[in-house]
Amino acid sequence: MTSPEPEMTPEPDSKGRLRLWLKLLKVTRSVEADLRESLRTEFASTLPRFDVMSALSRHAEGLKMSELSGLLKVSNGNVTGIVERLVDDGIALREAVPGDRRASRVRLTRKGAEEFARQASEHEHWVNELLGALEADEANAMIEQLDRIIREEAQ
Amino acid sequence: MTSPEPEMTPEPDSKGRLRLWLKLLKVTRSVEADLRESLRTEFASTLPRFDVMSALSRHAEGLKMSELSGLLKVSNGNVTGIVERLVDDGIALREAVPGDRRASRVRLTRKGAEEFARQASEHEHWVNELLGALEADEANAMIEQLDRIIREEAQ
DNA sequence: GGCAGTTATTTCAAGCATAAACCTTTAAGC
DNA sequence: GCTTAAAGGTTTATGCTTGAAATAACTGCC
Repeated sequence: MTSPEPEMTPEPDSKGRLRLWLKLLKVTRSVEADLRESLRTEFASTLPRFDVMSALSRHAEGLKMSELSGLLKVSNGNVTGIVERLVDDGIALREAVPGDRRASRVRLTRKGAEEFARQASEHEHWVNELLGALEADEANAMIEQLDRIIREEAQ
Repeated sequence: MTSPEPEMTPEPDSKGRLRLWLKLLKVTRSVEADLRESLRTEFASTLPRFDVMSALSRHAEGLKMSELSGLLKVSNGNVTGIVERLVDDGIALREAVPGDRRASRVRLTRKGAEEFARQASEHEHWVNELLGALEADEANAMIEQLDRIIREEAQ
């Protein structure tokens, strides 16, 4: 009474994984859109700026441009523009790296650190509400599965 | 011996949900980067183009610009540019909507439909490999949880 | 010391994305 | 008919993003 096995099924779960990917995309974009909107209306800022500030806030000693783009997994030229605007706004500053005149180190100004603290606190609330449908154990389980995807990708 | 309830813990799982969000972002961006790279090298195309073609392929009768931007959840003006380039490349075309001279209907050309079929097939393989760390039941479970997030968001 | 190769970063062109302003057409009241 | 409001789209200004090319500085080798 079991259904007959089809002869040729090279990737049995293919459709399910595709569906998962589309759903992942949908959720991520939706949450991102909400966060962007909140950052815009509450802080007149953007997600890329927040991401850069977040990375800088975890490295008080500063980061080189290439370290920054490596952490955020974005292109090198991309960071140039974002940091430029942050510097113009007094949020970040560039320091010379002694012994290497090519490089510069970027870090948050006092004002930038204070501003980020405010934004990060709100950001955490927003995320907590947006993902409120999941309980702590569900969230942790999902984190583990996502970690497996990341590890596999890195080979 | 039970631990006393803290007076003020408005959002106990806040940190876990924040971690989950950062992980979701990481996975999504990583997969997106791989897919973008593949689309670029194999088909000289981009993700936004693929998304538009995908939507159009599911609506052979064509879509109005506003329907398209609604489906993809992107801004109206955004779609204008992408469709413009697809039309220039002979992938899509615009038709007048009888009885409404404001609107136009976009659909894939024959060439566009064939091209999308090729790309979609490869795309499914890529996704299947990128998410290969998850089994079918895990994928399905995650889809359900993600659906809960989406539903909650819509209120 | 010179110079080949590497590393750090910026610049550039093209495309993507948003929000806001705008234009045209349609629909609704009166 | 005329006015007004809404709907469908495009345009514009600004910013994000990439990949490639350019620039500059450093490193090592002979």
